Amino acid sequence: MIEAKPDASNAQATERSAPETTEAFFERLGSTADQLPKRLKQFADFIAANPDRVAVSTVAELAEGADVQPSAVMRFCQEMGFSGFSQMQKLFRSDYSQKWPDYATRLAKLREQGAESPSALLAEFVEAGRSSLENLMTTVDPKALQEAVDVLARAETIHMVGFRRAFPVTSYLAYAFEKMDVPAVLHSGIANINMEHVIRPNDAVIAVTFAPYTELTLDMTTKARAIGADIVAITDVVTSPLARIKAIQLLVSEFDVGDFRALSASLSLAIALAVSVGTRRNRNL
Amino acid sequence: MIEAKPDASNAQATERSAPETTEAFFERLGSTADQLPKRLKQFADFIAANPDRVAVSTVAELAEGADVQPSAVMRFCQEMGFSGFSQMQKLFRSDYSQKWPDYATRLAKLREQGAESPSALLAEFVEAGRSSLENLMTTVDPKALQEAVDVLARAETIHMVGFRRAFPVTSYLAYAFEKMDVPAVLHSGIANINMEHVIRPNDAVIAVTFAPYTELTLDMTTKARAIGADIVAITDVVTSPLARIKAIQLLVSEFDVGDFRALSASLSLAIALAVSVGTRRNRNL
DNA sequence: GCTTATTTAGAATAAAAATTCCAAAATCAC
DNA sequence: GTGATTTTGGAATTTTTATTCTAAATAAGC
Repeated sequence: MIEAKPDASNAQATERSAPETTEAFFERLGSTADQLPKRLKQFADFIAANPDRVAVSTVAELAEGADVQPSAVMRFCQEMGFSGFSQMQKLFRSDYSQKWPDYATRLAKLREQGAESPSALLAEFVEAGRSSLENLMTTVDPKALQEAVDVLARAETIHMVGFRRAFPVTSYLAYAFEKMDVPAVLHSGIANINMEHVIRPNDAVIAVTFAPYTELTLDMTTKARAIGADIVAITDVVTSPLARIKAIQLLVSEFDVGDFRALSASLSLAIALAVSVGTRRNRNL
Repeated sequence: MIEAKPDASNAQATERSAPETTEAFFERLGSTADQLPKRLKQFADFIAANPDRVAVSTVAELAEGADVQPSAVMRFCQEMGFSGFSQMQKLFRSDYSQKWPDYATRLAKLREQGAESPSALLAEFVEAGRSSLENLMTTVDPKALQEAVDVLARAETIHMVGFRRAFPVTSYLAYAFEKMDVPAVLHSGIANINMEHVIRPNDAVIAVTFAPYTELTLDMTTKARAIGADIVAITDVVTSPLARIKAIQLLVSEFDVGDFRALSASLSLAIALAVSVGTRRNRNL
């Protein structure tokens, strides 16, 4: 029976190829679960109930959780069409982080192909923007966001600091605050006049900066912090220099296309922040 | 050596205990990242940017992703207070299951928690942005986009005009053009100096305006057109006043949340346009 | 109830991964 | 510059983990 595979395989309708997505996997699981042997069914029930564990557990751990032997896990994987547990786990892992690796490689490929038509480039930015937005929901900590709104709602004046690629974000914040009658100052760096001395202890600063960080932004923010102002930072990674000065950090990971990014996620975060602050302040009037 | 731990540990001031949550981990990372050696910092930046990979990757995979040696990864883990990679990964894996629910469910959950909460508002903007981006591919005519790139690539100087809510778009264009050494002027309206006379017949103007249209933008654009300059318009509807003056129109329909919009689509269109023009011009050099 | 086919448990083995170690390179102090 | 110290790369080693194998147990067919 052990050697019967090669010739008998075409007759074996149950020996299918591996599912390519987790949806396909669970679909197959649902349709075949009740014709599985006892222990395999037991394990099937377990991962149906705990799908999130597959990507981050070992065979032994899952086996223990389902109260079966490791070898039963192996048999189950093979029964589902995988070569073994590793292949099945790979599916679950890639499904989780599919946005990251897939997208990164796709962009790398695009870059190699050199110049593209404007529409193709636009499509890339659209894709990058959509992924960034999707990611935004996980990178922004709701508590930090709430805290940022609190701080900004009670500040006397709100100062916006951010230059170069961050400037579109601060200028949009300025527009929004103006429209909602929130006292806010956009530090634009015009005429090289450094307005940092207008920041008062009861004020708050929204600092927007992405790697490589603009020196001026860090400077002004650090000084504002020293005076006693609250800092809300919109930045890209926790290792940002703003982490050191006890800022409330709102993290945005934006996908780049070449040397540029679409800023979609940053702008969305900024406007949500502004509107929240605006409505809160105007309610308190 | 195996038994040497208990007595030697107290002498080691740098040996801190392992973080117990990922928040604590990233907090420590943020405060200590810049005093790490080169390769360790490099790896720190990588996992700050790709935190979701830690739970589902091996040392070798992460090392490759960050372009460091596996041993550097180990040193990093120990530097952060863990006994090794496995312990660190265990922390990330325990956090993992909370993130499992997919984008759609997360979004729904965020929306539920009170229409007034900042997170719920952010969710609205994210959704609006994603829809706008999706729409963008259909509203922008590839031919018009190609034509716009052609016109801008052969212009002597590119002028950007757009105020108020359109200003983030023009300022980002200005940043992009500057970075690619494309001669471009941002008409910011500063000091109420109207710079429209600097526009020459061989120049081109990118006018960005959304309903209700800013008078100044229409004014300047109309005059530039009269001089003989080419006009590229980024606007929201075909009935825009810019249609009358034979501008190349790039249409963006942006979804609003209340009185505001996330500008995702407009920014994406702008940056794609800028990069296309930039690469074209620099190739022709 | 006996024979045959499946299924199971657990040990044995193979593969892969984490971790340590050390010489070479780089950096720092003087 | 010279010597001491830190950092790095890469191979060697150890540990963990996946996978296979086999004998025992269970179930199915007659």
